[in-house]
Amino acid sequence: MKSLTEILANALSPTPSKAGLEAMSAVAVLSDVPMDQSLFAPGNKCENFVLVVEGQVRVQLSMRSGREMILFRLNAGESCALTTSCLLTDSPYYAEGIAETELKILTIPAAAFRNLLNEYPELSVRLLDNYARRIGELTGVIDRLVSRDLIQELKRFLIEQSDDDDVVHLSHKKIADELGSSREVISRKLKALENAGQVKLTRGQVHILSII
Amino acid sequence: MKSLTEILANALSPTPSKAGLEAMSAVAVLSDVPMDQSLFAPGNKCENFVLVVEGQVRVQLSMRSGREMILFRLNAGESCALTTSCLLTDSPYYAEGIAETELKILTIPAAAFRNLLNEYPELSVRLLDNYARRIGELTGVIDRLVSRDLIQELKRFLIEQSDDDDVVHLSHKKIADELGSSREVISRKLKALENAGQVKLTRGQVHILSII
DNA sequence: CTAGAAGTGTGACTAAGTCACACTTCATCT
DNA sequence: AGATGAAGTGTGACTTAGTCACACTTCTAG
Repeated sequence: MKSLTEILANALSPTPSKAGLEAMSAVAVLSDVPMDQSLFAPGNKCENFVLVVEGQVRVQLSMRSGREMILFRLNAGESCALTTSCLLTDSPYYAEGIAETELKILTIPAAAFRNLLNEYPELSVRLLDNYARRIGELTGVIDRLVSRDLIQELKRFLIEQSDDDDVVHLSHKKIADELGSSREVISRKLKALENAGQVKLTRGQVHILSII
Repeated sequence: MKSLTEILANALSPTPSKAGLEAMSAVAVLSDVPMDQSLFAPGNKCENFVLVVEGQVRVQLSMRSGREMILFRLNAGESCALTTSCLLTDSPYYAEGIAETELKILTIPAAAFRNLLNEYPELSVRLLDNYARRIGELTGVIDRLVSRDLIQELKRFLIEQSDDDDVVHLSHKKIADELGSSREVISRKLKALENAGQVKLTRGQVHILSII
């Protein structure tokens, strides 16, 4: 089992100073999160800085209609830009974070985190890099939303998600969520593709037949 | 006329170290930009870090259809999160930045900026804070796009933009751009509001009559 | 082997965006 | 004053996406 400091050094490379690392690990807590658990939900106050050590987190906006818009995913070594954003601006979460796998996460209480940033500003360089990426992803989401060509997005998504046998193992609802659309719409588009002979549909699967 | 160092100290407060400030102003260039000029456009490589010293910048996504989606605005003392994002991830711009007023901006060449961040990590704390805000704004844009109730947004926008005489001095096209919609749609919504006796339309103006 | 859950199909409707084109108002130049 | 071009506005016809309601099918656990 690695020490906290080692885990941090690994996650935060290119590395901050030794002093910074140690100060950080002094206040950090490592914990396990079961799959499907919600890490934060809209309206919650942000109490902790969160760093994903192992596993994957899905960050999404949820509408009353049950529709969801996936903003981005966090992988090992990444911290949640939304969390940091909420922490720094002291505003509540407006999105939801869900464990897509079992997780190991590292948390640092909000106040301690703010102190850390002040005392060891080098820590923020790494966060900045992370932010830069998220901003790119978010504008990508906006771009796709504004000039929406759902059928093209769907095709691309199917190809990208298909396994070696050209099968996508996702329900229509799951696909709709990934694309920020609704189940019925996706069902219809898929049906149209099937009628055009481009896919074959079975429960929970989309089999890609032709190049699409 | 203030010195570069003073301008920077002001824009970046809570302040970085003196050494950091001086290193920064050593490579920074102050310049004027006329109104309506484009600061950066989609596809451009990001050559400079940009800080707005005076004036306002509109950052937007532009579609082929002529429709535009305003992402956020930069005011004095703010740096462009997109710029920093592009700088740090070394990717081209995907949005456009336009001077809404005459500007004074401060630019730092990309390479110099990267060095600065490494040598004076405290500089990044301030950027981080800025990022935090943008991320919030961007998710707000996404939220509005996904669960769109244009008529409500329009009403809110009109009220917010109206002057002391309850008049909004914007063309339908401008309003559409602000709301990320299209001119025809806004024209129709406004017409409907006029028919309902809630506004009075004249060329380039919307006069708000009732509470809406 | 059966009840409930999860997944799918479909019609009818609404909201928003697009395309095409006509008309109006305004500024300005001679 | 009249001409002209640009900016602003109105509107019909159409397409796409999302919503609502409800029926039907397949799976799974007890």
